[in-house]
Amino acid sequence: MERYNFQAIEKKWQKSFSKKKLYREKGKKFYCLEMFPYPSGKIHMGHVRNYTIGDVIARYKFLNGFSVLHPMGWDAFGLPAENASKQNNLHPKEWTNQNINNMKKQLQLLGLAIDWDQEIATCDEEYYKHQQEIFIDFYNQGLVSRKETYVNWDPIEETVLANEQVINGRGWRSNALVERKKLSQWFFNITKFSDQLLQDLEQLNGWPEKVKLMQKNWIGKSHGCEIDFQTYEADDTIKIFTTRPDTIFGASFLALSVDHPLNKRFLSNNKFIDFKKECNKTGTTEEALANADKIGFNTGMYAKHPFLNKKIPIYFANFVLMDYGTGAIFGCPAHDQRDFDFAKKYNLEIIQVVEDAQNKNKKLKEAFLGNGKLINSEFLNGLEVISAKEKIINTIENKKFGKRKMQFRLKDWGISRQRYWGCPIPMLYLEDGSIVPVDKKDLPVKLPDDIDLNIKGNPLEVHEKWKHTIHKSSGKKAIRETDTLDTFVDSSWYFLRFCSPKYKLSSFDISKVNYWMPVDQYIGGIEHAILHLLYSRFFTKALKICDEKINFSEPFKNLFTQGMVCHESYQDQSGNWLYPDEIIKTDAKTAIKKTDKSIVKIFPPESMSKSKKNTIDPETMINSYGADAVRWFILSDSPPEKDVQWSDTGVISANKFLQRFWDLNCLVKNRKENKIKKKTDDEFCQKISSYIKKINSSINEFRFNVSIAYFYEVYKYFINNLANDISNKSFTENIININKLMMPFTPHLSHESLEFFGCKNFDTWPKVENKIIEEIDFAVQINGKTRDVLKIKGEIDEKTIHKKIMLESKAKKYILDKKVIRTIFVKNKIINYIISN
RNA sequence: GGGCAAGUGGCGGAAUUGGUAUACGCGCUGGUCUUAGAAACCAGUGCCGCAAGGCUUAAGAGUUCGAGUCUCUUCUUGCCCA
Repeated sequence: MERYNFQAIEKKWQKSFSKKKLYREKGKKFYCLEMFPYPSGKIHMGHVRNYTIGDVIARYKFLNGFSVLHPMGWDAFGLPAENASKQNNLHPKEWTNQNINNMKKQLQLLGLAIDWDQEIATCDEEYYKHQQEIFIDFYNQGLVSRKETYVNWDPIEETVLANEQVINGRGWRSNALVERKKLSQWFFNITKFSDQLLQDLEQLNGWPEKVKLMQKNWIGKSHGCEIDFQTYEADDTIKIFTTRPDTIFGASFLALSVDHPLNKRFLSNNKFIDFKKECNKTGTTEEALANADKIGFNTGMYAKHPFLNKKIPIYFANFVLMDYGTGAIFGCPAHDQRDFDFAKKYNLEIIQVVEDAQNKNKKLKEAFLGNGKLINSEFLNGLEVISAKEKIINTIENKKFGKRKMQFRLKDWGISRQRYWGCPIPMLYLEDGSIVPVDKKDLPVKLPDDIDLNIKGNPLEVHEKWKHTIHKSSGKKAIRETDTLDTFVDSSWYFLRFCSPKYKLSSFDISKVNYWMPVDQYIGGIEHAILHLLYSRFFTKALKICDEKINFSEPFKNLFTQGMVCHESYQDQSGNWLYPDEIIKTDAKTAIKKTDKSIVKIFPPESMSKSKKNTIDPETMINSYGADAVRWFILSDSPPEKDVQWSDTGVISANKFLQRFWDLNCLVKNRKENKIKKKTDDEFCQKISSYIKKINSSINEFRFNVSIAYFYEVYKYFINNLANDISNKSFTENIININKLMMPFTPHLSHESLEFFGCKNFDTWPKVENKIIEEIDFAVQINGKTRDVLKIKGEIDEKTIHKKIMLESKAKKYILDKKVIRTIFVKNKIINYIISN
């Protein structure tokens, strides 16, 4: 028997895989898409898992007759290219292209069924040209605006971050403490779609509930009310927004953003100017606002309470922002923690208006946010919070000093980045002060190659030659927008480009897009649950406004979020992280350093990351054990939606199993046929059929770890029956079928095996027999306890089963000379005798 | 603080609609082969017990002929939001 030479065999089949087209003339369409990678240089195990899952699905659907689109591309713009350039003195374009070439080679080593003729990269002029067109289309539809706002400023990356990119008050990439900075920025008006983005979540039945909930919370629809407060000193009206109008009788101050128009009275006041500066040290996220020290600036002015004859002091405060609501709130310290903190600090009144049933008449130690009956609130007294809200809003509307309003947490998407390596924003600042889009026929606005990345800030801003241009249709001198687009824009429509990746006339061929979209199965990490998926949904809806012919309004019909690949991490005595191949494990809980045999500290498995050096290089693994074994292992050890722990022994055993499976192929081919018993032969075929059925349904349900468990079982079953009275014909047919079932998991081995057996057509799937008569294990219970298991065949009624039990079962001793009160019989499953003692 | 998941051997995990708990893999133990090791193969492996048997799905209660699965309480862990 020849050893299975995976190196040679995998290489042999990969040539055809990299040209494999899974789409065909006939058959229902299936668009299978995995989130495209950032070309960082090398693939990591997370990619291996993501693309293996996608490949299993794509191949499975193809083999079942679907016409499958399974493309791959590169999310190629972004900051790391600029940083790498500074370090290696290599142009971002070259760095990116090198990385793409290397990673493409690595992905091909995995044996993915990807048609590389359809490859795209977002940094290609052909791609971003169309993106600039889309930008201009959005602009013409009023979906783009320019606003001067406070932004989250990352002082390390020297760029603006979207709210979503600020995590715990820090930049998502740089981890720098984010500052508040005022800048003129381009925005996509995603808030125009707030309601639609929220409502359409309901049609996404193929999405995990968890992701939908996260999006729902992110959009954050809240019901509230605007209320006008009159000031005493002047005729000013201050419009406030609140989601708790029911607490109006507990109002003890007004708090305004430092950018509220009322600030014009204080702009020459030095104390106010200092205060305003101080406020800018706080970030703009809700969390930053909640955690910041509450500070205020007393204006000395007062407002009239709309229902009471009461003067309410007016403050500027750091926890109120101009771009949320109206930039002004009324403070009700008893029922809002921020207001409570503020009132404590400035010694303001705390009036409880909602009763805390559990702590009646006790002094509040913190704001009470719960439900309860209204108190101290005149005509609202005695009402529950919800009905009090309704009543007060109606009253306010009747008296015409305010109105009901919906408020969304979602804000417009700031897309300007002060960066070189991104898609240029195609806008011009003309000499007469107007701002216009670049003429479409002048697209793309190409990135200049000759730039100096070693300066601080954005190199485009100091590139005089590139910056200065002429607006062709007016003939006027113009300065280009030097900001580039957030890279999340690039990934918000790539799935559309994949439908017609070479189309020149516009961003996509509408007939192709309408045929392939929506994506039937999208696969990626949970970390994109909000940002990327929300932006892509917005793009789809916005594009539909630009082009009515688009016949879908959601991009991703089914979404699957796979878990991460984890590994232990190791640290030496001086606290340095060590790569797994720098240590030797002495047993499960101890390890020593290879170089000096010193003891190594082991940390529990967590997501692989370069910083902790707990990474395993996929290419090394593929070279040592084969792509099929790596694919097999990464699918076998955990359900795909859960984290999987990388294990070297796991991949080794995968490799061994695949070797044994090849050996089985050889054993079957060289098997000597003895006598044949029809009964044995039939039983054998039926058993295999039942496995085929089980494997089929587990693949359908994305339970690939279970599929693999069945492959191990069916292997054992073949081995144990080699010497039995079964025909070679049955053996060969069945082993071919199992090889076909393995094709999505181990494409190289399966192709080689099918060729070995002289199969003509590789692209078919074994038929699943509906009626399988199999031996069933039938449980015999006494008082709910299983006392015996009988082998039965076909449907047997209660009487027959009972006879059988009394005849041959060891359970009969529990029934004899006992009174059976009741029996419960479930056909093909159990019989339960209830006996009295 | 709020919301959502989840908790099964030494480990990763199976268990259809409420119907044999611990499939399959790793690890471990013993054996065959070998000078030895590695590899390969065979056998065993939830816990207690010589055995018969009893116990066991985070803990406790409930519904049921029957609960890992359904309900309630508690604990723990993870994730998201604050």
